[in-house]
Amino acid sequence: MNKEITIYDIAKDLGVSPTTVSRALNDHPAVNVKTKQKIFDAAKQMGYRSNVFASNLRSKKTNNIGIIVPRLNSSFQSSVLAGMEKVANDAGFNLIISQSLESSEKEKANARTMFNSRVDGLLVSLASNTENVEHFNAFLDKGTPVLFFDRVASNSGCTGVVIDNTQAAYNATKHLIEQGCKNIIHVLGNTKINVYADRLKGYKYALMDHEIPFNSKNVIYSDLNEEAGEDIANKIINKKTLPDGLFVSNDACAASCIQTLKQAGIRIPEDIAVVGFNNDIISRLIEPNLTTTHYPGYEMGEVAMKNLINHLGDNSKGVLQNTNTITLRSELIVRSSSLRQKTT
Amino acid sequence: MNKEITIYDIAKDLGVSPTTVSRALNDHPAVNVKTKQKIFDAAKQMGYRSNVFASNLRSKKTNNIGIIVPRLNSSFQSSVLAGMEKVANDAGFNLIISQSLESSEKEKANARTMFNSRVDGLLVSLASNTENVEHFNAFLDKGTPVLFFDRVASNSGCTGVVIDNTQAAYNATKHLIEQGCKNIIHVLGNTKINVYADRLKGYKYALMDHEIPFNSKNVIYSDLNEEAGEDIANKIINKKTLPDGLFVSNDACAASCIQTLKQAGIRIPEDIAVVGFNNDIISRLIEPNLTTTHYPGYEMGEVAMKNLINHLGDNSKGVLQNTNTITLRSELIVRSSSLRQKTT
DNA sequence: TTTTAATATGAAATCGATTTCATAAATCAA
DNA sequence: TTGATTTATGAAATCGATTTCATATTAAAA
Repeated sequence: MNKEITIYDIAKDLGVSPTTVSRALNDHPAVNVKTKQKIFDAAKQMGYRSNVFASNLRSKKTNNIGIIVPRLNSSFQSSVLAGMEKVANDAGFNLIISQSLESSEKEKANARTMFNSRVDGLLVSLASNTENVEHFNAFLDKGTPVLFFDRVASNSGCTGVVIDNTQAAYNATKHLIEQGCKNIIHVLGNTKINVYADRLKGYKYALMDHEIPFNSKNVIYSDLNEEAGEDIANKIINKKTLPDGLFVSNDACAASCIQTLKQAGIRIPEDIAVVGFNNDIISRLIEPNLTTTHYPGYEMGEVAMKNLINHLGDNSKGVLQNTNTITLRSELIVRSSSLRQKTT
Repeated sequence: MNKEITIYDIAKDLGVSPTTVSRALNDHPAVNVKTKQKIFDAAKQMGYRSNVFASNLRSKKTNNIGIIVPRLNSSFQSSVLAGMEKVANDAGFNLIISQSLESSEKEKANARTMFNSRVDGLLVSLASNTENVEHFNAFLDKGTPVLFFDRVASNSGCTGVVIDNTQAAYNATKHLIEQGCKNIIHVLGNTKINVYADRLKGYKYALMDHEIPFNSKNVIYSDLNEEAGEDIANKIINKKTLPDGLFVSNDACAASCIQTLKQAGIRIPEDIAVVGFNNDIISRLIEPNLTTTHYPGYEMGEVAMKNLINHLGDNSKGVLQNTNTITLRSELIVRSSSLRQKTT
């Protein structure tokens, strides 16, 4: 366990001051190129590595960005993270990642940890039972930017990166209506989350615009996980009148739903046309292939991270700060699970 | 942007020394309980938060654990991460996560960053083209534990957490043979990775034990992603003799393979019995349901992280260090994609 | 040639906690 | 009662980089 090399060691070796070494290593313009080269070479040769803690302590920057997601093991979230990691890594930032497991309490604890770790910025997708976002105020008070993605806080004054969930749900529902559906069930998660609240709105608007009365019994709230799909299918099967359309807010759940419906002898899409959400890999592999909305996870991660990093430099104190919502393009992908008439 | 409270502020306020404050906040036994309480109260009331950088700088501990995975957006990897996060968070560690994107170069760069960030420990699942693990030597030289999981380095002297891939592949192949298959194709990834090398071994052993000659033309190397499934299916369809068994080292790939095979009029399992690997959600949702090996990702994450954290305390310098490989239980899950005779 | 500006370097303070060493006070044993 | 021990506290050094302020040198302008 050989001792760490510090700038003092380099300075002594080369007969210059630690100040100059520090400046050289940070590529400060006021250091002579020849001196700089000499210092770089010595640093490399001596196996120097910067002590981030000393550096952070003095400069009050950490180069760490915190991320809080509801679950790490979600296909969508992991795409987002992949996008974020790419951008952050290229820009020289580290990621500190934690999951709230959909618990507002754990989200608060995670936020506190991030706060104590003094992350330079924070990216959050909210837990499903988070009612308010006061636990992020400490960051804002300190001037640390907080940016929400996917599941955003409507009233926070922070930038949010989202898709237009209302429009996407509108399009999905409209598509079902155009395929002849008149009795469409919508399966969604907790409407405390903007994502589901907005989709419900889109669903309602589409019905309205096509003069189909909204029936609250056609809305099923669910965890949207795999097991839930089976329950939902059973609920549907037990209804007095079978619906002719099904719009599920999640592909995996829709897929498991389809499976159970098929086992009960219901034909997809002839009896029930089904639309999912997310464009997960599974939507392309189940039978029939699932109509869904492409949700650009990787891109969302990239955009959110880029935007946050832009907020960090002190060059940003101006207009950029005013960005409130960044909306990404999403797209309905029509596949056979909902296609009844072959005309478009 | 109000100023940060430090232990000096608390000390001055209470008329004690910073030393005592530091000790109290770290729950040092040599501080009077009453003084301790007084300090705790003041800290809380004044909104004190410890400066981790000052602390790390002096104590040379970071409470950060680095993780390098090949890809963040992989169903298996994200389960592992979820397990790791749970354990680490409960134990008060932060995670710094990065992805190598299957590039040995990027893995090296990530390792260097982790090294400079002075993580207390490192968890790695290797990139597919990583030939040697010398880039982790810097950690070992400094006494920082490095632990591999899933994709491990055979010759590194570091602990690895794995499943018995040879046995799992043996069981899968044996199962196919028992279902009457005599001409079994094995699809796998780069055999530089222990995971695939071991499975190939298991496949061969099973053939050998059942007196089926091994034919290298029956081994297909692939990226194992979704698109690859289609290519593989086409390769199989174009073979002179159609195989009667197919063992794919990844569920998503197997699923997409099955889809293409079915479209070509091949019946599963009657014409070709198929077995996947991982027990991803998709294996339960495609048709026919996919026989697969349950791969305990979440558990692997938990075990790896627990083990690493155990290595960290100085109480561990002893026997624990000698653990070389931790093998988790995996299990063949038989479903209809391979079941020809209904007897077990 | 003098003055001014630009270039290059260094001394010392600083960031905020931890840790070593010393010591005062209280408790115990002889 | 005295010396030994325990308990509780503080002064000051330390971790390793950054940053402020000062200064020496060189180049450019007057």
